[in-house]
Amino acid sequence: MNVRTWRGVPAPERPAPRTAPPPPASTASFAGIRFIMPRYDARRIESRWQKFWDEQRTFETPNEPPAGSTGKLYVLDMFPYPSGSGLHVGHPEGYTATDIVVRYSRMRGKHVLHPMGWDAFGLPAEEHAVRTGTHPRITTEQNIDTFRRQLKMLGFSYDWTRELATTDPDYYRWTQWIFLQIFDSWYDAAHEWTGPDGRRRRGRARPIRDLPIPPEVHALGPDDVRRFQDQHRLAYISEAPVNWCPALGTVLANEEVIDGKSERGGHPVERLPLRQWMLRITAYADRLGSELEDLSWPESIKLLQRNWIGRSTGAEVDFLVEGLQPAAGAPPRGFDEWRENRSRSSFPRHPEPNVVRVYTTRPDTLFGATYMVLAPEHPLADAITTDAQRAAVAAYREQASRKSDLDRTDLAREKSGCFTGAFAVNPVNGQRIPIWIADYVLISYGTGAIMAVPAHDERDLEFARQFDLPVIEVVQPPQAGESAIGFTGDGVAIHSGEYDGLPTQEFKRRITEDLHARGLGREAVNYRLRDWLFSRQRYWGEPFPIWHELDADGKPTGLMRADAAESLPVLHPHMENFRPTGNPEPMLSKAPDEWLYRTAEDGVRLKRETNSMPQWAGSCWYYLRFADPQNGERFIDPEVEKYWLPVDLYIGGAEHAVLHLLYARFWHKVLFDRGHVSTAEPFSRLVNQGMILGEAELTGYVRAPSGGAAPSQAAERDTGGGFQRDQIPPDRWVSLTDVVEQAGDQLADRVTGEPVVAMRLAAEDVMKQGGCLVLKERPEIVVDSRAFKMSKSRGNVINPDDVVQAYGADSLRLYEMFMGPLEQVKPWSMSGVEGVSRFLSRAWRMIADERADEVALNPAVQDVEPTEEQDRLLHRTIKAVTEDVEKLSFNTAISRMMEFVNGFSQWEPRPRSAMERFALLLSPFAPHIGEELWRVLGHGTSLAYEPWPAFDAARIAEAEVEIPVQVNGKVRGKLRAPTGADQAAIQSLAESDAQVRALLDGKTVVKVIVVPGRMVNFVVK
RNA sequence: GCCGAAGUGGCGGAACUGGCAGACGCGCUGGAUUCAAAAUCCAGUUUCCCUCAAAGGAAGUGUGGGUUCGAGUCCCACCUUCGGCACCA
Repeated sequence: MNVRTWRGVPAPERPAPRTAPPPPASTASFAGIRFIMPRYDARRIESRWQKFWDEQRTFETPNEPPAGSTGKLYVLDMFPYPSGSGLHVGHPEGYTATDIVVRYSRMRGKHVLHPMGWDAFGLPAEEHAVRTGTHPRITTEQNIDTFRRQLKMLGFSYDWTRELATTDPDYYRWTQWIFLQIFDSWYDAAHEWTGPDGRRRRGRARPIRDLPIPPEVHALGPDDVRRFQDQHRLAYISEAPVNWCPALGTVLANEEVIDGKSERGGHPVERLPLRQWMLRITAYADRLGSELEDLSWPESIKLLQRNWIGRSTGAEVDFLVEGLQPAAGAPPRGFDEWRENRSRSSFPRHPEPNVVRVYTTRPDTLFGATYMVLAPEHPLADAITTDAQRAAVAAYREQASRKSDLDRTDLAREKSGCFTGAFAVNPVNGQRIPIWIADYVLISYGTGAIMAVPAHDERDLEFARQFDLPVIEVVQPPQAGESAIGFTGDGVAIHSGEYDGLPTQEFKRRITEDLHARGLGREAVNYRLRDWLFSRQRYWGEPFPIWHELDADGKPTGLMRADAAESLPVLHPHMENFRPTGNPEPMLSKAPDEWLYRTAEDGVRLKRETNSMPQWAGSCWYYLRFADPQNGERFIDPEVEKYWLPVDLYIGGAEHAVLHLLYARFWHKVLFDRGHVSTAEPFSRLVNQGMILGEAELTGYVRAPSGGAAPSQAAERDTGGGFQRDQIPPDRWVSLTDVVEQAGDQLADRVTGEPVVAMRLAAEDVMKQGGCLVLKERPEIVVDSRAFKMSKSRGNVINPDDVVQAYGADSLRLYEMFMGPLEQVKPWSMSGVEGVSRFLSRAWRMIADERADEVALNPAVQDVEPTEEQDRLLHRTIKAVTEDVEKLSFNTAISRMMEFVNGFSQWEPRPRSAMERFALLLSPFAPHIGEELWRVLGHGTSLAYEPWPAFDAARIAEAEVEIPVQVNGKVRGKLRAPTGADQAAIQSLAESDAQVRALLDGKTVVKVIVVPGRMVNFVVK
């Protein structure tokens, strides 16, 4: 199936010409529109040029570099989820930034790849289907059409022939194919190899057929070999407690659960054991962390990822449990005997059944361990529990298993636990310590068991105090007088036998070595990162290309088969009803039997996997497909991949700092290990745009009407919790400084304790006084001014359609860039849009004749040589704009262009050459007016591939510069000096200046500091 | 609690490697143009003191210290806001 025809868009037939001349300026009609537009009329200009770019295929980019190319540049936007509400003003922020970069780069001769597509699988379309019965594909297509229209309306120079949607069967065919690559891989952590990037690495994904099969497994037969392989695949099935969200009807990844609620919708989430697909991202934890190093990403994002991966180093240590059998039927052995045994063997891969293995980052505190804790789910919990404690432990474990994550975190963190009755022996000193079970130890981290050192761990201390367990100090803090109890930093060892006096770091090294030598422990590394829960129970996601074998009774045998790569894609089954099953059973399990079952050639009955992939899957590799979107043979041609990848600049929201970027890097590394891509990292440079907030709102506070415990909800802001704005008795206002927040979001008056509600104010209600905004009618009342995240409930959402309708796309683009630095959070301001729109009008009038009946050149624009001053402004502007675009400092670039227009507008005549170069500078930012001005200046072709203007530093320099003269660091006067004057020259100039002499009169000059071209400072007494 | 980012006019923000704080834009004030309005153009706009005015002076980049001839920028401590993580041993 061809992706283009499937969506009803015919494939292009002829190669794209770069440019073609539009009708000459004298023609009275253009693109079929009457051409009377003396004033700057954004709407007419914009639709005309959009049509022109489309028809002329101006931005289509063949994979072959054009003659004279200065190199490839792949600039990518994070593709949007096409929601039903259309484009948000946040989208065009990053998209405009990349569009400026690519338009600029084309003018610098770069061969630019700049595509756009749709992250189109996802819940909302399916929820819509549940409500209306409309197939999610229909809804998705409609939403995509809206998004495409809106993006085209903004004049972005995407190569639309590369457009793709993750929901295209021709796309998810390869998503499924990549899944099969992951499924076909195991991670060989010991494998050392040199990649195509020339780097030596340890650890690699390898084909599952290369997995060594232990002889004892081999002996069990082929089915067991297959099960063994299945356990080692990078994509595997695991029965694990998962986050089941009944409201959404799906299981969610840990990352999608926030405070025990779903990230999307805020619905409660339950813990439930379920058979789920997992991706072994933890195998890559180390590389995902260390290979961040060379990337040009913001340090803060790298740190966020590193924290998410959460690498920690420490030691695993074995503790013998008293009175337990080392093996079935064997008699219990004593501590000394065990230790003796261990020192002869070595630290075993798996501990004996009577040994608890713990993970600790502080092996130096081993002498301070006063008890042990196992996670409630720990496999040894049953075996070690004494009969006396059995009932209590069972009850505790039962209760813990029912606790959701919400309960575990929200319950004011009160520690709970239960003694097992068992004791372990501390391997370093033979001390008996009790073993507890408590849910503050997680089964999913480390070994699921800890040694507790209450003196030097906050959680252990809290637990020890609650249950009256002993506390032994073993680390002396470096600062005298600091209490050792509760000290968690590095210090010097005490009460630690032969190790006393060792600094923490050295102690750690020594004891880890000693434990290792005696077979009692070893160095260990752990990660906070967990394997990626990769299945969902919804319809609108990629089906898995996997079959489960059934036995004669139709029951799954646990053995799996993958679909053949040639048979992909696995399409969705036809379904009428999209209502969730109401239980964790996947939607696809309701599919027709033809889809669900088949019989293999060897006669084995097969049932399809009915889970679907999560939305993250499609976005894990779309940047690869853009380079070769129509390839029917491979997911990407290797030569094309080598040419375009990696992405040189990737811009998107910071909300994807961890999930999307980590997942995509993981997939990329698997493909790299398996030889399908040539780079180890997909995105060499990353920039996060800052969120755009709503317009700043003024808020006053009012004591609620008596009896009315009004909630301070946003929705109440217009009514003030029962008051109309004009009816508020003056004495009910409360100053912002007196408003305090109480439990549960309630606001109250600090003085009286009465509840307080927020009340939206208008600009004319307030005035400025002493650095605060205050109420005009009662100036002692301080009010609040803040911008909030745009949201439907707050009613402060700005629709880009409306902005374009009123001011034009160029103004919207320019404003979004002018608001402030790209990475920064910033509030929207409609009058700011008006400001940049006025600038564009001034630029228009500077070049075009406003009084003429038809678009014509302003008579002031003439073929004259620029004056020295004009030349200076021109070249200074070119230099600044060029450098600012390189730095992505678009707001300052626009300021410079405003200065240019402010300068040139007052000059007549205006040299045509300067106006032309200005149009070129402006065009990446405001491409429609840029093209139009270029045409007015007499050019017949698009400026999209015109060379970027160059500047001449010599023309920027002035003959003289003004230099401030300071006395004791304060500016006291100015003098003019020749530009190149050296220190001595400037000093003598300053000293001979009458004004300066007057300042120095009667004082002793101690020192003179001269910074040539900058300033002079006389230090006097 | 831990980690990160940021605090500059009424507002968004600018200020290269320490060197004239407030570029540019918004808003506001006054003026021109107009029958009037919109649009446009011109001037002013950190605060305080002094002055009829001009000129001048002082303070000023979250707070308090420090380094320096000189600090928005560097160092130390703290406060506030935003973002992330949150029993990860």
